Amino acid sequence: MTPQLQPATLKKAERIKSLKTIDELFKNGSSFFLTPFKVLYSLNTSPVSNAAFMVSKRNFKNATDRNRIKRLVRESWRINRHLLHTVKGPIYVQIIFIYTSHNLPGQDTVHLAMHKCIQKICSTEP
RNA sequence: ACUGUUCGCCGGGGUGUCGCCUCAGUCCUCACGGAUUGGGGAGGAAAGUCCGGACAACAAAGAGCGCUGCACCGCCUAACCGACGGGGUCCGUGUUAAAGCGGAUACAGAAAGUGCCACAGAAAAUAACCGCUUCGUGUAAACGGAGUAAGGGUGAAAAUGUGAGGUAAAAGCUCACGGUUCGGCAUAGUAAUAUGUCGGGCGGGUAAACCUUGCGGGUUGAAAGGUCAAAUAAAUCCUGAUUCCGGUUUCGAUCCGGAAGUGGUGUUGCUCGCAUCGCCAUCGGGACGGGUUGACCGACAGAUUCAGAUGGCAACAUCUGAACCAGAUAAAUGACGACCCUACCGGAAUUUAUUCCGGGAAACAGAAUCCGGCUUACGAGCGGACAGUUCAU
RNA sequence: GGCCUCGUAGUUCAAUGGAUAGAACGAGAGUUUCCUAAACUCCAAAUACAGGUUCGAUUCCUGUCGAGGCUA
Repeated sequence: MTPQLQPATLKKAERIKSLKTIDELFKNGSSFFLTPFKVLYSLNTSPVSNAAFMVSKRNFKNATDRNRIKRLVRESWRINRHLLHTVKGPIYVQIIFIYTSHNLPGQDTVHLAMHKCIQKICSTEP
């Protein structure tokens, strides 16, 4: 299966749900900070990428705003996920995005930040 | 006409590409699952969690005390601290005065008892400082006794108001007209209550101070509760724990039945009561610990929604017909279109409710078991009421 | 999801329904000193918000807003 033909979907099974794996990522995962995001990730052995998206209740009091940001970030991940499949081959990760800024973003700024994040992961991991 | 306050209505619709959740059908797969077609996919407040229910668990749901809620009347409802209708009181407007109109209202009891009422004032509740009257002493000034609550000043509040009689001076001490409150009777009303009349009382306020009266509330909440799967953990420490009677039997042990006692645990804060386990080598309870953090049910067809008819002033009820309308769980309902239409706004025209041109959806905000309310947040507008300003008649 | 507690100066705490809402630390100004520190003096600063009960609310009641905690 070539990366280009993989549909840009994001099913239930491609999200992190278990408290255990989240704890594991916070403990042992690699992490970096890129302007609006804090990213925690680790390489996955099985050929599936899992993702989770977090927004702090302290920064955004209203549930509407938190929902909107999570949707924007999830949309961006869904569209730009295929960039992880480099020339060397596909990379599969377990990843958490934490939105740390205090103001509401637009879709374009989220896309830009997502591009940078993915490039960073590609450059650091072999 | 504009501005403000308040109440009610409304809180957009379709389409393209990519994507998410769910239900049903078909196909593939041993199965998990996948593919495809079709249906559905946030709100008036989903919010706050302030009331009331449904539902569930607690062998107990039983009683008493405690705690706590409500408080004019009727009615609606599954129920309510809710809604509807009515009454009283207060405020505004209005008026000679009313009526009317609008708004507010935790609106039982202060004559059951207790407490509190700062400062000021004589006194804040068995009133007496100045004053008034009178008697005694005294030349007089004044002092002392008795009576009184008219007047004065203080204060948020000072003992029912006005007038007359009465008296040494006075006082509901007496009388008339009022005010207020309790009771009886009559009339109107289902009732609260209103009007009239008769009789009694009137020495304050505060019950969102304790309290009294009446009517309620068993406790805990879906992390309730149930099923399945997976996983495991024993040990240690602390603590508690019996007697009798009858039957069986030759007697004892054992066993069966009963009674009382005692201890642990549970049952709402306490007591009683109740339930359950034990009373001799094993159990009960606790402490310290260990494992799991999955799936399904609960959980979405209901006090449901829409339309019509009938009854009722209304809230609402009954009947008939039609519809199926979110079900997520680190939590779906999204992203991108200079798109289209509409509510509506601005301008122009005339046929005065239509046409043409331009603009064209804003805010508060995201279901978490489900309903009925309440409260709070909010806007492009529309309609009603009230207040203010200006213009015209 | 459910339950509970608390909001007082810049900070940490007091205050029986009745004083000009008090204390400590801190901030500011001054005295002292050649300058600073220390010390002393002075001064400003608050009841979360909105209603109600009361003659009078930090206190009592109701509703909002905010903060913290507990619960599988």
